[in-house]
Amino acid sequence: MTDTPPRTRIQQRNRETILGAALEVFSQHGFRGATLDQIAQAAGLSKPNLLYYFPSKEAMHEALLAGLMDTWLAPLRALDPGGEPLDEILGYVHRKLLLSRDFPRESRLFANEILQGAERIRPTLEGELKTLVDQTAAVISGWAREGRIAPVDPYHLIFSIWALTQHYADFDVQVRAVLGPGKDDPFDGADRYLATLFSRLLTP
Amino acid sequence: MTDTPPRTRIQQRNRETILGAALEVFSQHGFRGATLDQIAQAAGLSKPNLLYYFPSKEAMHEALLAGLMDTWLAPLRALDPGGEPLDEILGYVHRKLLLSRDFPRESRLFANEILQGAERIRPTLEGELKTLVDQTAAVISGWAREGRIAPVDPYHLIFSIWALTQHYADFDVQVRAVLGPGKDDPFDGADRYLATLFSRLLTP
DNA sequence: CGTGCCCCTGACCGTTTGGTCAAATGTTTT
DNA sequence: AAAACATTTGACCAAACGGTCAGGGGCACG
Repeated sequence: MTDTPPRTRIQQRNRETILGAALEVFSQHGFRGATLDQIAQAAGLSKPNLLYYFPSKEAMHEALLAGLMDTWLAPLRALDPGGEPLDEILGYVHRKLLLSRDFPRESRLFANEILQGAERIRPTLEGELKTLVDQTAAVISGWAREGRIAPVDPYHLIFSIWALTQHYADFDVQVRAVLGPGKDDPFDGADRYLATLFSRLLTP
Repeated sequence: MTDTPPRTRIQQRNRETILGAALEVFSQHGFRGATLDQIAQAAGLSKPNLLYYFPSKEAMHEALLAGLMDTWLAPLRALDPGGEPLDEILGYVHRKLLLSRDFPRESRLFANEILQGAERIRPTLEGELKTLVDQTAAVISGWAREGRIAPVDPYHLIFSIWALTQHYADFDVQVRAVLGPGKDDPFDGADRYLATLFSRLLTP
């Protein structure tokens, strides 16, 4: 909708550099807590130069959120209604956890946004996201009705998958503080634990 | 440690008013995003008056966090190593969920803090919290070894309880956006769902 | 080799920020 | 009622904020 086609190579490169730096800063401090100077320094560019590529601080934030929703919803879209129920759900959990591991900054950006009222993305939540969840919930309910998985509230099932997987990205600091240093990656342990958890929950 | 004994009634009243307003603002915008003017307006006091009771914006934030940790850890401390394992854990889940329902602002304040690096409370996480979790994990491991609950990684079990219960406070906007309006309270559904989830996970 | 366009920057602007201070107003004590 | 103390505030400040702008470099293409 608000697509800005990159005319030259250098434009594309700098836009990406700026968005990368903005992601770093926004995800750590939230929108209001982030400053253009921080982003400029992280990007290695001057502040006026940022504003040559983006009309405002808010435009950078919007660009990030817009690009994020697709990535974020992809694993849920990939859930196959024709597949084996338990495999599909466990696969979704696994993919979502990988997303948290590989894109923690995106996860925190999203968390910051929701936490602070989600005023910039509430329409998307109530529209696109709700629709997708409703569809998936119907599929899961169908599986339960057919006895292929144990009966569960499909909405809370989805919420629990989000909560559990995103926790390891958003609360990474706390997880590592509690586990202590040196141990192997929290995500490995989480992967096994979550597979067990949802298997026991859903096996009829 | 940094206790400031309230000398007069009016001091105590105003301190509480200010902390309440600060909680409201900090939990919505994060530390850097919150302004003294916002807090002053929410408290119905003038900005210099705030700084008569607290030396700085940061002091208000610290006072809130200090008061928060006790409340937050109380349900975990209340877990009885001598009790019936499943009841104890389900009880803990229930108490933690009630905390999320009744103190969502506190939950979001904490979430904001962790999300943004937890620099102000990392010592507490690595000290007091880690110690308490280590003890509880040992208790749970003991229960599992005795065959009184199914074998699980106790640390990830605790993380999952935190993630699931706090999700309903921190991501409240998203939960309600997806569920749509009118339905009954998300916390009621969550309470039943979480009881089922952890029963199926832990029953040997 | 110059002309035109895209890229970049130092200097600057108005506003908001956290915080200070002297003075005014309450309140308590004697 | 006056002295002593606690509370409150308008005016103010330096720094940081998001954003603007005129102009200077660099690069492509004739």
